[in-house]
Amino acid sequence: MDKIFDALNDAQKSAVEQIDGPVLILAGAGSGKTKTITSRLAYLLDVVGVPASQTLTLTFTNKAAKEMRERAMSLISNNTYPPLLCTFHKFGLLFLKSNIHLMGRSNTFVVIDTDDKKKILKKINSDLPTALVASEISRYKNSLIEPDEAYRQAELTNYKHIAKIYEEYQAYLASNNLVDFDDLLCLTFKLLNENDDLCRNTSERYRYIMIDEYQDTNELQLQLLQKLCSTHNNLCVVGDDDQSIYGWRGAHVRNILEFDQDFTGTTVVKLEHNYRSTQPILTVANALIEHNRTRHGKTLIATKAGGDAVAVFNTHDETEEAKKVATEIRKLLDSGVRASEIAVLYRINALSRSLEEGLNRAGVGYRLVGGLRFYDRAEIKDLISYLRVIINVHDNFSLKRIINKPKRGLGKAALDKLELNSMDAGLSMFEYITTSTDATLETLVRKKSVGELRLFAREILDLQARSNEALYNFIDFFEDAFRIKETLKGLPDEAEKIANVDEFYGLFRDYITQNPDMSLAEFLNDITLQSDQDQVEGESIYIMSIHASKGLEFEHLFVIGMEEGFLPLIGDGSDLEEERRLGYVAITRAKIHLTLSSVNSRFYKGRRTELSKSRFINEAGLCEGSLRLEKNTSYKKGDLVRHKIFGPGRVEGVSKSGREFKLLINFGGSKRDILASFVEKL
DNA sequence: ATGATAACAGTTTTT
DNA sequence: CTGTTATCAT
Repeated sequence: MDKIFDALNDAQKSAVEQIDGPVLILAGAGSGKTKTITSRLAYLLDVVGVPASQTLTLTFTNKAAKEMRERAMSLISNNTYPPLLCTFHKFGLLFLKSNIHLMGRSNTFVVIDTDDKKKILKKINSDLPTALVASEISRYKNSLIEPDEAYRQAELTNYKHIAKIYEEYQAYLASNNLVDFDDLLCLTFKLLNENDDLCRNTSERYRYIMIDEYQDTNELQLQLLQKLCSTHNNLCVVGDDDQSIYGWRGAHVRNILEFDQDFTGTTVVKLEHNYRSTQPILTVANALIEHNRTRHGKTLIATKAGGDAVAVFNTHDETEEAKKVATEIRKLLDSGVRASEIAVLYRINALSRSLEEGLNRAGVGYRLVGGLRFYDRAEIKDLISYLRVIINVHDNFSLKRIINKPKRGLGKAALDKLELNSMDAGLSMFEYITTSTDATLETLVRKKSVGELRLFAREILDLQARSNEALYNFIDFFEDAFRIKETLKGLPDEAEKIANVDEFYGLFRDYITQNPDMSLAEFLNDITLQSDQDQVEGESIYIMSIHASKGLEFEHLFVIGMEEGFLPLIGDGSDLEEERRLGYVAITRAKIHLTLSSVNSRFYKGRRTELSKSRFINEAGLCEGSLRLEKNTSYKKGDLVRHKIFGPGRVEGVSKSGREFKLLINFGGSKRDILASFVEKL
């Protein structure tokens, strides 16, 4: 009990103790959200005595689930059975494994990722852009709209067409027993919605439910939660409306804004004490977010004392900006700051290029977070497809990906013929290949390829037999059979690709060692739901998009691209309030020192564009006038000053350098950065 | 079947 | 300026 309560403030304690009925915890940035939610779980189990099996805690990412599990387990007495704490999607996966038979499907389904989905869609439809079709289908599923209803609703012919593609796509998934990411949740909802007994039993089974990052939930997730809570309404959600930055991919801020309307009798707890940042940083963050209209309203209060003022840089262009940021980072590193405590954030990934060049020139090592994820790399997806075919030779989709890797002389035409003929025969492509005579196959593919196909089929069946035995040596037999690493030789980035394959083999061996009873199929479904977790500590600074920085914190933080058109980013479908929340998320990542940077012009999409400073700089109370007010030095743009050596000049910019103000002064054509104390005002 | 060139579009991203 | 995809010779 003491272990749980000792470290909590009053607001956190009341959030932990409020266990009955709907609870909304509005957790400001850096307010100890994870501590609160894990303490609440520990309180439920150890103090209240709720059996662990009756709790359910859901997150959005595996990383959050992992962190929470670790922290909760350290609080919970160790003889307790571990509570179910996982991502929404993993919960869906587990639920479907035991219940999908109720809708006449087998639980040997395979989870496909976004890439697989796009490939299937491309095959069905060739004229409409696949990305559009994919996102529309996702939208339908997340709004619980079935293909026939989508067709009825559609007014434009293109949308009628999309509805038709949606229908065909669903048929394809069903006939190949595939499940996409959205299905994990919407099929779960459907089962609960259509089976009253199942719904009641499931709700009674999970009597205490907690949801992390509630501001990121969508309509489907809300409906799912309503089903799960239907018998008890013991739902505790934690989130921050001011950090809702995923509206563009379907998250509904309204879920957190109107939580009390969806779940009556809600208790609201606000966590406003911030343990992360100094007051000057929080003052800037509070001032900025105050400009949003649709929000609950919160004011972050620092628990740390003191703190430097927020610095604002302005440079001529992106090259100068990168140089200046790199110089500042160099200084920090030389003064002994740990590289992992420094980060640079930007609104769009395209801004990383100039920054990377600047960092390289200054010899500052960096780590780009985000980018292409491990499991999305082509060579890894090939391996996964091989394994999928081994578990299920009828998986035409995976088979087509790997049948010509390494090259077996099959092109698009040959594959199309093979697929068509196998469909006519009512067989999967693999069955068709193994049951047809050489003579038949020779009419479809090159003579030389027939032998290669026979060998391929033999190896697959051989490995399938081995996959049913102990899996520890499986990967060695696999590499022996297909020599994946050899086929990568000579390709661009050969060494990196081979290293990735080895990494995957290592991951496989680890998984088998840790879960000796797991099957190959279980391994594959698990990794499809896994994001990159290889972005760990190191001796380099971090650079990433603002989105990628959510939930992270750094002592020294730089935000570049603070210009109108970049932050806020303006385009169709852009939402100024969400842009402002992005600015807020960025600012609240800083623990000690925050620097905002803007440029006068930027090279982007092959053009140089003149830019003005982001309105957010003013809204945050960081215009030059306010800088002047905070300290007692009254310099602003346009002021005339005199320097002992350079003579008279005009101030063109004011920025912060440590404790002092730095002035950009134009001395009759030559511009210099001078500390304010070295000039006198005229 | 495969490699080379032209045309094109171009926020943010997890599962 | 990039990276990706469609089309065209070989």
